[in-house]
Amino acid sequence: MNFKVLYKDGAARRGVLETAHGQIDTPVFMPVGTQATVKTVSPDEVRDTGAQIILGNTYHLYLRPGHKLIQKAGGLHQFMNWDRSILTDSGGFQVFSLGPMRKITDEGVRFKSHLDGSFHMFTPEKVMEIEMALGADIAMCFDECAPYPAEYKEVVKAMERTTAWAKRCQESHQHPYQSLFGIIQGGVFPDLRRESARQIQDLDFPGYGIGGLSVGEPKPMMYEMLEVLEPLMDVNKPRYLMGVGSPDCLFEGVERGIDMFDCVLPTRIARNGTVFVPEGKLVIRNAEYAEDFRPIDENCQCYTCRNFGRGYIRHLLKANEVLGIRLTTIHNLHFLQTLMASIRQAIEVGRFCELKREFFKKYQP
RNA sequence: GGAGGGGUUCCCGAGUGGCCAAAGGGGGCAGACUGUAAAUCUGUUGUCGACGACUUCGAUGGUUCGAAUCCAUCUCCCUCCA
Repeated sequence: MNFKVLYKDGAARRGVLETAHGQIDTPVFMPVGTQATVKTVSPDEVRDTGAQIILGNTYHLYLRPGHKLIQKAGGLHQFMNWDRSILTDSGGFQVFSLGPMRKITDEGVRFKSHLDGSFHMFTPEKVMEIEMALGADIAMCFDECAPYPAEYKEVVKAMERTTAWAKRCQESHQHPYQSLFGIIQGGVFPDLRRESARQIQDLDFPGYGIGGLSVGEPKPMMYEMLEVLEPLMDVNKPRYLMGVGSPDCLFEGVERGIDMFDCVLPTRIARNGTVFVPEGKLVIRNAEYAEDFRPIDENCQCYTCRNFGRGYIRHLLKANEVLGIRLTTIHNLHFLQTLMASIRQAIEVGRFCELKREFFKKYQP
């Protein structure tokens, strides 16, 4: 994997990330395809929204259909017929979000499957075995994501474990083209963030995730953590803010030097009847759009906006027709991809701040 | 023509004397959603000058301190027999 920063505008960076499956222009937004699919849309449709790389998930794919099966299929790319880049998350976040169904020790995490209640053990070594079998272009280290709020001591523990596990991941990771990213933890404590950044970067990964943010803390707190990290991070490596993807947060992240983002937000809220527009979020399932036959966004070039009106989309959603959530999903993904493209373009010409100002003049988070 | 069963708030449906403006589900309306246990979850859903009042359980009349619940008549629907 190769990464190069082409332009800088303040702390904002415009770069190129090369993987075995192509070139990725950064800053980039990565749609989430947890179970080897971006929910409800086909790979062609995902590609047409402008996505250059998507996510898959170790935890889910290990439980079903099983990483060995995917390996037999020729790897995740072939299995799901996605020929651009893929990044797999390690399951660290599931350990966090599945809450009481797991037990964490220094060795790893013993957890109960949410599918059938069976017990499983994830260690850094096991997670590497799974991620290598999946064969994504980028694999994430197995980390421990501390919740918010959390006691200082608890966050220290998670941070130290994350470092120890990162070492073990690194030692057991070996793959012809897959890159392994480290993950920086440290909750909302500046000193722990600094310490984690130091520890993880000492291991020298080809890229770094910033984890444990956007887990319920106020946004300014997240931005503060990014500001703490920005000057400490290797300028030649991609920085990935994990789990962030609301339009306003994308701007704030890029402004603080982030190169990569992923988030379920656009696809999830799409399925729940909300779409992004330049003014903010529009709950298209609401009654006020029943007789509104304009596109979601008149200036949007996505398949949905070129072909359908709000009233029709609302009807599909109310009638529980799958096309409804497919159309809103396509629009939301396209919206974020277009937004990122405009951000990249603005950085190239040194107009990021203006673009951000213009954007927030309209956009109400 | 005879025998039986039934009409409940937008819909389906529980409720057989007070704890019932009436369970539950659907539908409607709204809110939430940030490394996906999510096409999920939460709230709300008679009216009003609303910590109270008023109207509502096919219609009308009655019994009772009190009726969606008991009685009478009417009306409509369903099933079976002729």
